[in-house]
Amino acid sequence: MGASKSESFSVEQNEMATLFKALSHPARIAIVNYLLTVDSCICGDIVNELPLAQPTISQHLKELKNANIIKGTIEGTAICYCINPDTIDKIENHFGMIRHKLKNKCC
Amino acid sequence: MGASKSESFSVEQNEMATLFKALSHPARIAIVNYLLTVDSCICGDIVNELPLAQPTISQHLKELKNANIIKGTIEGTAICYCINPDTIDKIENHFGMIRHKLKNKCC
DNA sequence: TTTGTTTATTGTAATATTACAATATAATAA
DNA sequence: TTATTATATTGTAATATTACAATAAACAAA
Repeated sequence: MGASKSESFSVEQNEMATLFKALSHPARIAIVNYLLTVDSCICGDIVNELPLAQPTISQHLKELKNANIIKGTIEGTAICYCINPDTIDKIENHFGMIRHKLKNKCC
Repeated sequence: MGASKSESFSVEQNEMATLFKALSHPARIAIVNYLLTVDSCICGDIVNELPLAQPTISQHLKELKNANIIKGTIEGTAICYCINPDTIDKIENHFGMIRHKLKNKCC
């Protein structure tokens, strides 16, 4: 096989897995970090910041966009990327749930 | 290619990516959910809970163990799995950092 | 001992991901 | 118009992931 049996799991389980998959590569972690470091959202120099070729970065940005972790708006010739706080909320809530359930447990 | 250039990124970036990769499959999300639902840590019936074959689940458990998201201790014939709260803390701290940095930004 | 129960390992086919060269697209500048 | 600049897309090779049948290993019970 190779394809995961996503139809066997709930929508929410698949949703969370998709979010985590988008964050499951060091380059994408680095991109998120960089977007947080830059003072404003007017970006456009991500390619110079990372040790990867431009098409590779474009591909990683696409995955982050598809997962709604970042959003990009056209700003003249460049594209301005920034973090989508709503998605960060979603992930934080997930761990809030985990934390809450862990409180009532033995470990 | 196919191999990610992990040597080009920081230890911390790789560490976080590894944690997220462990959570990037709906079956592994389901396993974590199930471990949180069960009252005690004495498990052993994960195979009956999920629509996957036993070797597949064993493989997923191994990945969660390798990432330190769960820990398993031998309990007679069965193995008792439970969530590792330290790793949950680590991930929560990561998002705490993101949240903190987002506060000073335009989006 | 043999039998049953639970989990792990091995091998392998199907599919997905990663990286990048080459090329395309889109907008601005000269 | 013709550059120039920034980003996206396409194609493809190398590698990783997913799933499971078959089998092994480890232990308890009969």
